[in-house]
This record gives sequence, C-alpha cells and structure tokens, in this order.
Amino acid sequence: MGIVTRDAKPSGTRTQILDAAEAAVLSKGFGATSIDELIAAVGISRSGFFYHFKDKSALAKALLQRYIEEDDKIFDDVLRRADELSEDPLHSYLIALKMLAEIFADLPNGHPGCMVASVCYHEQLFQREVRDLNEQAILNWRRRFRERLDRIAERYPPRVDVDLDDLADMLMAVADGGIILSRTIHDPMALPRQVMLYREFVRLVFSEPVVTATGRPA
Amino acid sequence: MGIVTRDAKPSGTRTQILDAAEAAVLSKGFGATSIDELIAAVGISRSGFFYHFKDKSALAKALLQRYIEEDDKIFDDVLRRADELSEDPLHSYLIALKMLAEIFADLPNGHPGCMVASVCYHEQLFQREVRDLNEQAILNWRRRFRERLDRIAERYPPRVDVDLDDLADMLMAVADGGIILSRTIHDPMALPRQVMLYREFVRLVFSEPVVTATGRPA
DNA sequence: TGTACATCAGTGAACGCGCGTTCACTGATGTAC
DNA sequence: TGTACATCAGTGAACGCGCGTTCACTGATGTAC
Repeated sequence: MGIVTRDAKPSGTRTQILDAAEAAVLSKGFGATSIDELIAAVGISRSGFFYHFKDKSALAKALLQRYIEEDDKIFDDVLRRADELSEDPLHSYLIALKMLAEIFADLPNGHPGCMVASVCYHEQLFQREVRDLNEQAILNWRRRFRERLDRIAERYPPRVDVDLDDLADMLMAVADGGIILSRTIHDPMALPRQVMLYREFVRLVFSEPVVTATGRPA
Repeated sequence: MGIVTRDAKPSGTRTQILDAAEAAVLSKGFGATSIDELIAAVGISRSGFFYHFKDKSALAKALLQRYIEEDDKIFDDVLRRADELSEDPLHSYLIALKMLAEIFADLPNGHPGCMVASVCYHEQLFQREVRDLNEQAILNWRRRFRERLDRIAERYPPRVDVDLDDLADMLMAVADGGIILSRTIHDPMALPRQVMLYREFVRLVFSEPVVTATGRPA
C-alpha cells in the first residue's frame, strides 16, 4: 500500500534524492538503482550524495522509513475523517475503505508501487534493521485495523467464522496484490476495485444482507 | 502465486542455472543477481552460462516462461482434481481453493516468492517481450477463473453485486499480497490463511448462509 | 570397420565500463567575543 | 564593528572491484559413407 502525494515538500537536496530514489527503486529495484542516476536526476556530484547518506544502505533505510511514515499518516487521516462521518464502527470502517479506494483511483498514473513489497522482494540486499522495520510496519497496520474490527464485531456478530487478524491483514494483502495486478495489466482502476471488493467482504461478514423489493440484495 | 515443487527434474545444466537463478531473483531481485554467483552455484565457467543463454535478458525470459508454465500446470491439476470430487461448480471451486491453500501450507519454508510480482517490481529492467509475457499470464488466469465463476453464478445468483472479473483477479491479488505478508512477518501460514479467507468470501457471495441451532452460521 | 566431419557442452583469458566508496579540499553562511 | 573559527553543503579526482560480454579454442560424442 502507500501513496505518492507528498504534501508541502521540504524540497531540500536530501528530499530530492529520496524522491528520485523512491521512483527508481519502485520501478527497477534497489540493486539496479545506481547512485549515479540519482545524482544526475538531482543535479549534484557523487560526493554530494555521500554527504547526505553515509552509504547506499543508509539510503535504503531512510527510504523505507519515510515511506512507512507517509503511509501511516494517510491511514490516520482516512480513519479519522471516517470517524467524523459516522459513529457506527462498521459504517466508519466502510467509509474509510471507500476513501482509500478513491485515493487509489485518483492517482493519475496508477499507484507507483509499495515500498514494503519492494523491500520484501530484495530481502537479501538489506541489513536486519531494514527488514525488521518492514515487519514492524505490517504488524503495526494489523494492530490498527484489528482494533477497528474488534469494535465492529462487538456490535455486529460475524456471520461466518473468520479470524480478525487475518481479516485485518487482508487489506494489506489485497492492496499489495492489487498494486501488482494493476501495474502488470496496465489498469490503474484494478487496485481501487480490489479494495472495494475487500470492503464488500467486510460488509458481508458483519451485516445482515438487506433484500430489496426486486429480490436483489442492496 | 506459484509453487516450488519441481517434479522429475531434467537436472541438465540449463535447468540447474534456472533453479539457482529463480531462488536468487526471488530473494534479491534480478538486477542484483549476478551471473558469477549462478555459475558458482552450478559449477561451470562464465562462458558455460553464455552457451545456454545468449545474454542475461534471455535468462529473464526463460525464467518467467518456466515459472508461468509451472503455475499453469498446478492450477490445471488442482481444478481438475476438484472437478473429480464434485460436479457442483461452487463446491468444486471451494474444494480447489482449499487444495491451493493446503499446497501453500505444505511448503516447508513458506512460499519462495512470485516471479510475476518480482518482474512487476523490476519492470524497467526487462524488454517489452518479458513484460507482455507477465501481463498475458495474469489475463490468462483471470479468464480461467472467470469461467468458473460464470458457471457458479448461473446456479447460485450472487447475493451482492460484484464484478466477476474482479472476483477472479482477487485470487491472484490475495495470493501475491499473501506471499508478501507471509515473507515479511515470517509467518508461512499467513498465505494459506489469506487464501482460505478469499474462499470464505466466494462462499458468502454465492451461497445462502445456513444458520445453525446455536444461531451461529455454519 | 575406419575415417572425416559436425555438433554439443563447455573452458580460459581478456575487454572495458560502471559501480560504490574515499579523500582532500572549498565557498558560503552562522556564531562568539 | 571586526575578526576568528565552526558548520553546512557540497566539489572533483581517484580507487579498485565486479559486472556482462566476447572470442578463440577444446574434448567428447554422434553421424555419414
């Protein structure tokens, strides 16, 4: 998961390096991203790079750290706004998921890729520290969404026997899988549609189906 | 998605190179996998490699091609065996999904990674040909599962309004996302649990909930 | 059966380029007294 | 206000290693006649 939107860029050289690196890493991988291409994009010398990062793996760590922070902020934002719109935990969660799908749908060139997924497919290139950072990020998202699901389950007893940790994880899985799907088949809307499908699942799990006059469920 | 199980290895040098390359690419990326480490693993000289592959991108193509073929074979197998166990399209699909989850659960060290996802996160490194191969593989899987869902929908009208292409795609998304999840949090069972969750969703979409004596759905 | 040639599956040495990293240095701005 | 020193944000040149690729060559096996 994760978004590009960078609000109020500090625009210092360090940030520019990180921006160039993020785009390059997400489209060709960390090992194939060279320092030379980054400094060319930013317009500094090779040593300028090493002033900001002690070595290439310091760049990796900073990249992932920044990415996780930004994603956290987006989730904070979406969940908070959803809570403002409904006091019911299920409705709030459904609103949040719809907002998330809309954010994904509004990305002009589709989602650029998830840093967590990229790191996962380059494990061996990173130190323990970076891989731990990645693991903690996912467990943190699980905890956060699990909390919501617990509150929902209190009011709406689940109609099927699903593990709520798994259901929380599924959002991350659907998002990361949806990004791969979207990029591979060149359909930017596939990702938001997958998020909406996850939303439908959550709804089916917790709420009774409302059958309309036509016999079709609402 | 995709499995390691290599049945009846030809065990030629070319195959050994592909095996070594697959493991390396899935764990560190294509750009960071060197020809030198592959020939060291196989025990041939550098020129021995170039006898089998005209250049490194020929390796990439062969790697992806082989991976897709193997995955296709696994799906063929699972769907065929499920059809033998039930003539009902929904039950057969649910059986197939359970089998798939079991295959994932039985991998001793967890799923090694999906080649399609790896290629997706290394786009810029590959020629058009390889990226097209990747896209076609996904569209092919969509077509195959969509077919099943159509037959299910005929007999079991969906209880909610979901697009069947999206629902077919979701298996691939959940699998690829589940692989990333599993690897990142070091829980090999997270992937099969995600597949079972997708299975639960399919069941909720198509079949009426059966309420048991305790008031809990079956 | 013997000989000539072809193919298969490589070897070994060399190539030049690009990579990450280091090191001594620099000009502009900030701070202390 | 002037001077000394410190810090910030870099430059430029050089390093050695590892990379993908090429090329001339080779020994074993297969095939034609």
